[in-house]
Amino acid sequence: MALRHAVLAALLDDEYSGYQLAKAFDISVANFWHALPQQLYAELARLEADGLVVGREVVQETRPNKRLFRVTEAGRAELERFAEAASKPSSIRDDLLVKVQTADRVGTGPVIEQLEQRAAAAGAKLELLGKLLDNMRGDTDEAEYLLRGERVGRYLTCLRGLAFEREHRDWCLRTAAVLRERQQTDAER
Amino acid sequence: MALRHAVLAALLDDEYSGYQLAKAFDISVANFWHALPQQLYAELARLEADGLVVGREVVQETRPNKRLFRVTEAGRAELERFAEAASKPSSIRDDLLVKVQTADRVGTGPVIEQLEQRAAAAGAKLELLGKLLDNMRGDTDEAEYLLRGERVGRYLTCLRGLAFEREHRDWCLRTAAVLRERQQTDAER
DNA sequence: GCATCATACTCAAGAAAGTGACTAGTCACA
DNA sequence: TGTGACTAGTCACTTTCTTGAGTATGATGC
Repeated sequence: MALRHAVLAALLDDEYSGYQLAKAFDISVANFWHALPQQLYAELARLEADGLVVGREVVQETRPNKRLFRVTEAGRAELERFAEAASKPSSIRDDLLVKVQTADRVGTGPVIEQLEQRAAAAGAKLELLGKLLDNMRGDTDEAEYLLRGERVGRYLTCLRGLAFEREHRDWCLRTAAVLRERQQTDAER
Repeated sequence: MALRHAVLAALLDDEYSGYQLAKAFDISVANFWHALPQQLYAELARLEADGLVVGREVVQETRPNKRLFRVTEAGRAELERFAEAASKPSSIRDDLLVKVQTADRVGTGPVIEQLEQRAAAAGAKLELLGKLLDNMRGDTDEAEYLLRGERVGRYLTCLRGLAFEREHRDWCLRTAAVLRERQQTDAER
């Protein structure tokens, strides 16, 4: 039930509409919890029914009206409870790893391609996260920001994302190289 | 639907019973796709119904009989198709990250504790994976194994797991340290 | 002037994953 | 003699995630 808490966490920073939340999720929260807009709308409705967030209608002239949500005291207390409860162990859970597992025996070619696409995607995300971090930090240096900056939680999770993407990119490239080399070696025999 | 293919991938190496598969999953495949025994039994039943694996009954004297499964030609073809299909982008998906996101505002204490527990768990897994890799490699060096070793797929996914756990451990320790320092600083004011 | 994009949502259905409880025999140990 | 751990699995249920479609309006581009 962490989507629920991820939404609460995101709303702790700011009031958001479902639509805005979907965008915000895409850039920062998506690092560690991805969700489609439909899920977010559904979750917001449930959170409101449970009294953990409240929505207020904002009438707009030139665009459709929207509902902005903010966390209630009960919502904050729920986050508190959540923080105290045990976390489940994390693991990678990646299609591509399943494919690599058998890549030396079935369908090596397409896997190499996918590894290289992934590496490129990870590289792009890496850059994006780098900029996001620069932005949050402003012109204070990192040590100072970590010690006294605001919203350090978000900064720390982005650091995790950054490390993950870097690691992911490097592994994809290395793995692609290994599989390519092996194809070469096989062909020579 | 990658659990399905993770199971097929695991059965490609060896015949397994559901029970054995659950154990095997726990040590190697779990790096990138975790599942409970019940899920594996259910998946095996579905795979058999679809003709992608076949089971054979093995009568045992001193323990309950078991059914060993192996991949059929259709199963192999299914893996082939799977390898060619696009993979969905991977992300971290971790409870603890959600907690860290708000850790500077709600319940810092328990989050620090959990980070340190996680770091320890990651350290343990790191060691385990290190041993597994040593074991697979035997006494050939890594470059040589990667070029010519058997089951290099499994080796490569374990390398990914290793990097993930190391990164995870380091980040947990650093994050715990940062949050602790901030508590200190806050207390001084 | 028409197409497409952006805002702002909703509904329904289905697939995948996760949880809890339960059966049943064997073996070791104290 | 019973307590717990290990082998080997089954059944039922719930939650979560994904997919696909649909509604409505205004703004932007060619």
